[in-house]
Amino acid sequence: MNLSVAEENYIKSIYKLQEGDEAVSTNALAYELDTKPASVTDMAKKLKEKKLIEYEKYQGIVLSSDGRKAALQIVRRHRLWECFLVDKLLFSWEEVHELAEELEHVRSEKLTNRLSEFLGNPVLDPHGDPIPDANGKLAKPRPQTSLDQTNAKRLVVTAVTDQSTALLAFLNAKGIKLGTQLEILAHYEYDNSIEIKLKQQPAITISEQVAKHIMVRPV
Amino acid sequence: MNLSVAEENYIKSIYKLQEGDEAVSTNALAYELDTKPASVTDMAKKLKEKKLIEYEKYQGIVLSSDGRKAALQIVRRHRLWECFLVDKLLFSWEEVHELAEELEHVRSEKLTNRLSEFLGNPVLDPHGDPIPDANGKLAKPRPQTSLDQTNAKRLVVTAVTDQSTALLAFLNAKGIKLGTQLEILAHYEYDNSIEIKLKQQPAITISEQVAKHIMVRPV
DNA sequence: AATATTATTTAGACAAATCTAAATAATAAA
DNA sequence: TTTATTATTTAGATTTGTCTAAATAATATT
Ligand SMILES: [Mn+2]
Ligand SMILES: [Mn+2]
Ligand SMILES: [Mn+2]
Ligand SMILES: [Mn+2]
Repeated sequence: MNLSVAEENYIKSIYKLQEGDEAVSTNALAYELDTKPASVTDMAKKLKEKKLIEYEKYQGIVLSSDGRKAALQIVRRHRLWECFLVDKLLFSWEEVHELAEELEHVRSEKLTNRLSEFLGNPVLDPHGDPIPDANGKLAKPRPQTSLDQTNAKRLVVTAVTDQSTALLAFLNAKGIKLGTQLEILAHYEYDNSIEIKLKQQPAITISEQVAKHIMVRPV
Repeated sequence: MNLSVAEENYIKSIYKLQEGDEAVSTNALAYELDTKPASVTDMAKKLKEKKLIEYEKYQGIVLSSDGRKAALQIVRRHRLWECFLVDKLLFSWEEVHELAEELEHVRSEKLTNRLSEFLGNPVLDPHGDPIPDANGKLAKPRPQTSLDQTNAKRLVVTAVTDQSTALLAFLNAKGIKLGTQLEILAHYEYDNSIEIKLKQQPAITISEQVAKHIMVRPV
């Protein structure tokens, strides 16, 4: 089963949107892929034909077991390349997503596995996301909550769930990265903004929009 | 000027075939790209439209100055990735061409330059071919001749002008690689085969077909 | 329950890249 | 210099992935 770049991008996006087991809607997928709902419907028919998804008119899309397997391989490649770009080529974390978006489509198991080895078989990418192993198995994630949900006070940043340059650049500016320890000083109900303090730093306030994309674990 | 993968492959092949300044024929290009002459004619019209080639019906194709510039960037990426695969991921020289054929299409100057730096700004790829610098400038090649043309007797291998897995695997089997020193023992006129001897090795005979793809320099 | 709104699908078109078969031009042979 | 051969181009079709506009289905509102 040989997938085109377009098909791979669809499969990966379906995987990303398919939290839990709710089906992915045509509109949501179109938005994620920056395309039109009509195009999604067209592609859905093709992917169903190839048995990569389950799809019935008006019922949304879920990955088949083959589709999930394919998705995990693409995600593996994507995240390994991100590691390479950050660890070896010294890119910063907000620059690598777009490049990995292209590199992920070079399909060679040997290349992927050699790259993983070269990087020391990393299990997390630069954004804290887990990297599937060669068999597509994901290490079970350490428990983490988003910063706007937690009730602990002293926390460490474990991941960021939005790879956009805008958010990552914002976090850079505030000195927040993976492993950063912080303390919650206040939670303002009015707009759900949160006042936090990093070690040796003045307190700062961050919006709910930012907080919900920062994953943390009590320390 | 944003090129598609197909356009890049055409540009690179034209560059490769355009030895000296003879125009590249439709048939030769079709053969090189493993496609049909009719497809070449179609693409030639598009590339002319984009001012990447000079082309008149029945007159063959030559790169324009923009086309040459583009070609050198693609070649640069191709050869840098080959270096990466061999030097860092420990691939052998016959495995890397096809992978680089895909990696070369990731267009990012920053990535390319970082990769070059990471590799120590190499000037030769694993097959002995020169790597254009960031400005597209090629180091002027050290003088070399093909093994079937030279009249010197003690030689060192400097490059291989056919990247096919078949030839490179053959050379591996015979212990011939870049930098290998050899001595010509005899030249048989009948089929232009050549008897050579590597250090500490029994003499072997190689065909003209092989010899003409091995570039050498007197030592 | 009827109506309005939103989500999704269909119909029909388009651009890119390719192909086969047929036509034409260029070149080589007689 | 005709004639045959080879190279190249054109005509018309196909596949993939996309789009807009219109039709239909599902859901929400009155
Ligand atoms: Mn991608
Ligand atoms: Mn990532
Ligand atoms: Mn290529
Ligand atoms: Mn090479």
